[in-house]
Amino acid sequence: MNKNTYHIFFTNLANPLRIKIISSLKEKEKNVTEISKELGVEQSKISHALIKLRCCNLVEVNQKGKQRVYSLNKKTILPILKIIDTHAKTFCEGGCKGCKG
Amino acid sequence: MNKNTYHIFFTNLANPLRIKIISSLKEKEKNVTEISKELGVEQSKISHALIKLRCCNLVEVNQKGKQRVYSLNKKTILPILKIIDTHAKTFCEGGCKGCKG
DNA sequence: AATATATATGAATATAAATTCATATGAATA
DNA sequence: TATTCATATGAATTTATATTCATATATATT
Repeated sequence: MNKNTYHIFFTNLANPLRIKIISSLKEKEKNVTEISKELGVEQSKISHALIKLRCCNLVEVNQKGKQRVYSLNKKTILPILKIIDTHAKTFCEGGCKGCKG
Repeated sequence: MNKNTYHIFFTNLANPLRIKIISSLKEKEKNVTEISKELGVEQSKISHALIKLRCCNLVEVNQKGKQRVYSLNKKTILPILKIIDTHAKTFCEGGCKGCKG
């Protein structure tokens, strides 16, 4: 495996906006404008975020008329988020404190 | 759960040096100097990295004389890395290409 | 208690990543 | 084919993160 895979992948998941997009797409697939409005975030910012997510195949896109509909790769994402949640509950007592910076 | 948990956690895993440290600690627990020498990386850099990893309880530390011995929280780390590896093989054909920047 | 060894810390700097905004592209419809 | 709507792109700027280096702390040894 490419030695930068972890970096690219986890940098994606380290980004709060991309996590919000991921959360939003858990529910159902959405186009860019829908995501933008739902999150109250400017469109190009959403597009930039989606491109990064797509690079790692964390989301996929389908053209539907002039919209582009993004859907989540749940198979990968959901188990990872679950592990972190469990980890946080088990080891971090509801949040990682004491991290300066 | 704290809404920044993902950020802190994944920022840790997005860092190549910290991934190297994690890989090294898979084998066995090690003190700071051992890690530093093994990776050929300056000591304070290792210490800074370890502090971040420790913040999220991805590693834990035990004093042993004047050494501080770090060990890996395998329970959390190993399954996550495995998911990424599988993801990369399944969806990225040996590496995430086409990501500019 | 002085010295040596091991590690941590802080702050300045360097590097990387995200945001912003103007604009380009592309698909649909009048 | 001109216009509108939807999305992507690029480059400048801002913000976040990592590195570096000097030094502090802590433990052990003499």
